[in-house]
Amino acid sequence: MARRQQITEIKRRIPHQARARDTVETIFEAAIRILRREGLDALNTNHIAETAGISVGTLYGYFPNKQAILVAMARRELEKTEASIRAAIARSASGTEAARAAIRALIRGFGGQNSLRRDLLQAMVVNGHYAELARPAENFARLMLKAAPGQFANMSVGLTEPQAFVLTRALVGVIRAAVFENSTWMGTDALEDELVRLAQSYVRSVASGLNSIGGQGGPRSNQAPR
Amino acid sequence: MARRQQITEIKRRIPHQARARDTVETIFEAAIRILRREGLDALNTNHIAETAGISVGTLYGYFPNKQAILVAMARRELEKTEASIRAAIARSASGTEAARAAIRALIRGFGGQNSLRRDLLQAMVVNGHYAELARPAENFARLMLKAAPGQFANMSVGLTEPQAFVLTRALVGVIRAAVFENSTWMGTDALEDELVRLAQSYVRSVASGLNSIGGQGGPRSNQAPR
Amino acid sequence: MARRQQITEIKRRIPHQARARDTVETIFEAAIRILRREGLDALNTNHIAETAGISVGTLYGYFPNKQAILVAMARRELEKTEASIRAAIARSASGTEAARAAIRALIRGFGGQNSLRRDLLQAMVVNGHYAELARPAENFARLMLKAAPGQFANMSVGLTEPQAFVLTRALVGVIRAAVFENSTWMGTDALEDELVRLAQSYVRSVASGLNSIGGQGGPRSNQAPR
Amino acid sequence: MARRQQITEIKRRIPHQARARDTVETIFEAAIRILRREGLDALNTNHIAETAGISVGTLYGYFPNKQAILVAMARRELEKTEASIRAAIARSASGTEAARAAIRALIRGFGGQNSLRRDLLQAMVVNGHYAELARPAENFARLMLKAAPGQFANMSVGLTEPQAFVLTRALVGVIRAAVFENSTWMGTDALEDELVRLAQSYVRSVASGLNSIGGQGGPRSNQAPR
DNA sequence: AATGAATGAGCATTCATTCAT
DNA sequence: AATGAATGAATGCTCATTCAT
Repeated sequence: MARRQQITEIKRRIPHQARARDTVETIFEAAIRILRREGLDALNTNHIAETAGISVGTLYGYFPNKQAILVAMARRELEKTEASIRAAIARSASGTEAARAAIRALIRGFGGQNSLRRDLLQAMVVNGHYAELARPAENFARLMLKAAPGQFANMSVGLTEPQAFVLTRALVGVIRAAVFENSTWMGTDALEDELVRLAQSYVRSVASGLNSIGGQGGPRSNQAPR
Repeated sequence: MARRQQITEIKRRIPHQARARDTVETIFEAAIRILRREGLDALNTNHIAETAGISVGTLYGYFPNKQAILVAMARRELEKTEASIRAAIARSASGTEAARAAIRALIRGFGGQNSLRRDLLQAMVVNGHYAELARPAENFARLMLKAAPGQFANMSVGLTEPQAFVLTRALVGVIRAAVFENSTWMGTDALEDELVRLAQSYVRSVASGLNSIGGQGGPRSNQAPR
Repeated sequence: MARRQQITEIKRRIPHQARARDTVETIFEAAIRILRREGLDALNTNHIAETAGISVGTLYGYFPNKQAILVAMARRELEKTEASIRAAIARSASGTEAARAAIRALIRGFGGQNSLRRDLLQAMVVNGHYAELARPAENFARLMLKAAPGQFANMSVGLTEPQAFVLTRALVGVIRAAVFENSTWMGTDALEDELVRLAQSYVRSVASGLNSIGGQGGPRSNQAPR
Repeated sequence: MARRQQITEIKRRIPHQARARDTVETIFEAAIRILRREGLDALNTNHIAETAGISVGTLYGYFPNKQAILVAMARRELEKTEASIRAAIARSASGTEAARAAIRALIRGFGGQNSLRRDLLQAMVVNGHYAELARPAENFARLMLKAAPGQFANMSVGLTEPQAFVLTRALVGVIRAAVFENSTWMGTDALEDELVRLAQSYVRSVASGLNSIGGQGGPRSNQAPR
């Protein structure tokens, strides 16, 4: 029975050898195939093993439990997205161009439209790895601000922690929503444009020091960070 | 694993309203109690019925299946949030004040810190009702822009559809992230400030017609909305 | 829960009045409709009541339990079959003609091809009323032999008990098989012909007193009737 | 009520034959024991597994569902009956002797008196395998006519298809009736005699070409075989 | 490393029946 | 006579995981 919040970290049989990597790859492919053809409900370890042409026992030699497979797959996708963002930024001449390129990579990484990406994201959430989902965007923020100071929005300073949090989660949140809602805007220029606007206007606002906008607007709540 | 995408809509037994509301309420209370004390994994229909002091059969008289209970609860929370946003805005003198108040209500509505809110949100997502999660924020956007033109960011025009999508999902996305990541910033002034900044800077950007910021920055992709 | 071999006999609320007969009829119609449109698995008391436009409570005013409904329906069909056999025989001039007419009525009564008849027969069997299924055929045998002595196969004597048993069950057995196996021969002249042959050759054999055919053929078993 | 028409065919786990046959046998024995001691209503998969000393999971490794167990058991019985008929015929000197021997085997195969046989037969019917019930009798007919031409009723030709259908279903029908009605005649010489008579008189009638008996008897219906 | 048979706790859901109104 | 909300026992089946081979 699926106990939530499983330990999905313990790697068994570290895949040093070529053979082992093959096996892991085979498992991933089997899982993807099932996910695509039959959906998340049909995904069970016996089915994966069978489809992969190995035995369940072998499967458990590489992953401690079912969730770990999903999480590993999701992470692999996330890494790919990160890499493509890094590449996109490196390829860009100006900061603005980089921002657009990175956002495009982010969108593409989060899944076009297929339900596979959604299932993988879901797996991360269900297993308590929500925070990792923002990592590609964090990378983006870091790169934008540190690797290219002065270029992007003429900033010489970085964002504070909560600001980085807000910016990255906003971007990822919009894209996630587009994926999960199967939004019409997914993959359009308009979405891309608006995400660039969101990022740039926010960063500009931070840079211009307008943090007192809402100053007199109303009483602020008083809770301190826990 | 929860059977995905169940029909969670069909209400059974729509009896003499008074008694029915009581029973539904009792069921909700029982579910909340279990969720809080024992967690999502302990939530099964028999347990709910037992805790509620009714029989499973009765429970199934009011809900077609287990998921429907969670979805109904989530929706109730969402409605509460919407109402409190509406109230907050109505109570505010200036547009800026209203923005801050609404965002605060949004944050509070999405759950402070307890895992109950997370489970409820999760239920919506798992059951394919992701889009509804943005409804409170949409309400917020609509109210901000239509009910108070000229006040908020000196705007006299509304947002385009994709702009509204981006703004609302950005706000909800950040808050969701804070909830799911159990973020330190959840409930702080800083988060509130930055969300206000995010909303205002974005709206200002739209209002000032700077939609060509990234225009020459890089080649735009060419997909049209599906 | 369906306890097998239920008491399907206790009639509640004896339908004296026109109103009551209407209600029973409505119940039957509802059950038939469900059986035809949705199959045996969809047939439950709540569904019947709903379809009939009455409440379950009312339904239980007329039948002691679910099975009783099916049994009552089956019996009604059986009675119809008996009546049509009686009519067919009465209508016939010669014994041979009567035999054929009766067999045809028997076939028609047992259900052409539709699954409704099968479900009804099944209900009788499951509820332990198997013996009643032969009643129309018994009637046929009785009528053939007693009402028309000398005519049918020139017989002046009747069949012994076991002979009647064999003849009637043979006829019903063949027809039942044709219904349940969804046989191609169901409803054909060929089947009719062969059933007539079966009945007549058997009766002739009895009449000619050839009961020692297999006499020396092999050792007979020695069990006495229990 | 048993889910009708389940897929009772898919065999799971087809393991090293030796062990598997043991397990299957154990399951059968457990089921038989329950059927005998507690009746059909007490027969549930958990109970079978428990009685068999295995886990439910194991049971489901060998059978796709509950019904499949009953069906498999019924088939085994049917096969036994077929075999014993074949043996009985082979053992016989004359055709007449063979007929009697085969009929006796048929009777014995269909169950003497115990309710176990009835439950098994019932399972076949409920699961839509009614046609198989006639197989032993078909075998009988085939053997009688082909293996011993000239001997049995001096026939050199076989029966037509509908004739074989009628003969076999008549025999099985009578026996089935005796079983289900718990008839006094079950297992008696009288029943045996009459069944032999039924078979022989029918075959003789066919052989003598009297297919026009009912010719002028009445109008024949006109439906062609579907 | 691999196998795969065995495990068994766990749970959603149904539906015949009752009985207070 | 009719209602219909409430009951709750009962059960088939899944599937992650183990471990002897």
